[in-house]
Amino acid sequence: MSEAHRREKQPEQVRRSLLDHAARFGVEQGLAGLTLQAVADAASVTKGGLLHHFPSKQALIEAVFKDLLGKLDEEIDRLMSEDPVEHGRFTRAYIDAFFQVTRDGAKSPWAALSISCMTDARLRELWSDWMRERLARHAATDGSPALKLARYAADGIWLANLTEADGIPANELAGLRDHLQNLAK
Amino acid sequence: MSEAHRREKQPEQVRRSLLDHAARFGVEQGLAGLTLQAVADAASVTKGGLLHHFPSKQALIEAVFKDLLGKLDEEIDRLMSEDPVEHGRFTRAYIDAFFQVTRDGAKSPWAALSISCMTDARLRELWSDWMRERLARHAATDGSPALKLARYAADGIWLANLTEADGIPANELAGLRDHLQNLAK
DNA sequence: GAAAACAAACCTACCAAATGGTATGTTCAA
DNA sequence: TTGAACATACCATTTGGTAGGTTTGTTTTC
Repeated sequence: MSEAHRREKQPEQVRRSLLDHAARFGVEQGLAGLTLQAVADAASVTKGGLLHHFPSKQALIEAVFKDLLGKLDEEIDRLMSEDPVEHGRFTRAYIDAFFQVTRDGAKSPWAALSISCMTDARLRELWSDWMRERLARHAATDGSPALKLARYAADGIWLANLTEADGIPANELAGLRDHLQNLAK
Repeated sequence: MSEAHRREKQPEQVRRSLLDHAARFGVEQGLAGLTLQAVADAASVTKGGLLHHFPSKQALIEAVFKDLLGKLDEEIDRLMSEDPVEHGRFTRAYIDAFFQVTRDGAKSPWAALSISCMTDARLRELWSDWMRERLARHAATDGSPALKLARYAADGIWLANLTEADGIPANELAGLRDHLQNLAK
């Protein structure tokens, strides 16, 4: 461990850097506008190096997506574990996770998620599966129409924050959040 | 008019066809993935012909976007004129317009709208302006937080319908719509 | 325990295809 | 005959991907 800095090749760190930068470019220029060269440059690797970690552009994109989905999963699980009330627990965590992301606006790597979903059929499938699985898992506590609507509203607010040029003002966001969390009780 | 079929060149018809097909490709492959050649082929014109109508790719995309925004405007105005109750009139029309669109799922040209908004800064601005203008116009009747949430929820449902692989089932959509329209009263 | 063998982690050089755009015709309508 | 509505041919550039080499780290063998 103490000699970690001596190692000249740290593939996991490079891989992580590639994922992060790819996510950033995905947000800034869309997925199709994302170029392997740019990502490689940003991560201080050659294109060949990148293609060693991810054998194709599609593979890179899917990896970014899965990585983000994994983080979302973790965050929601964490929020749920802090919530003592069973009914609507998932919905509240879902809303909070999205508002947390919303605060960062278009700069957040999460923005790539949405663009990806609509552009790419394969990613749409991944997202669809993820959502279906979580809904099935929490059907008993979060199945009611009111909670469903609350989640949809959170999605809508998140979307609006992306499309709105400067993002929704912070105080307005806070108000919307409270309103929504009330609905989810 | 009776000689319409004799005319060998019908620029307006060609222009319309180009817009429609461009919208379709925009949905299927994203905006950056949209190619002039593909659009031209689909509209049975050469690339040169397309570039005569729209001098650049960006010009084509903006034209598609403005076209769609115009249609949305018309539809909302039509729905509003049929609604006798003042309070929340715009919100109800907004919701209905989006559900109308939602029925067609990802095949609808409207799906291009969202993708565009997030990918392209210029289009984001156009959308933002449109939304701001309409909200300002109906501030007196549609300014309440509850109505705002209802609109956001409509956005979210529309988004979910796009990302969900096969779209939301029709009967579930109907239920959500009724639920939302109730909120908007 | 060193040397050799091997595999993983890169880099360099290159290419075929696609793409946006230009320049220059040609046909059609007024 | 003039300008709009196309078509043809072409180009410069970009981009994803391949082929093959080189360096670094690990494992095996003697």
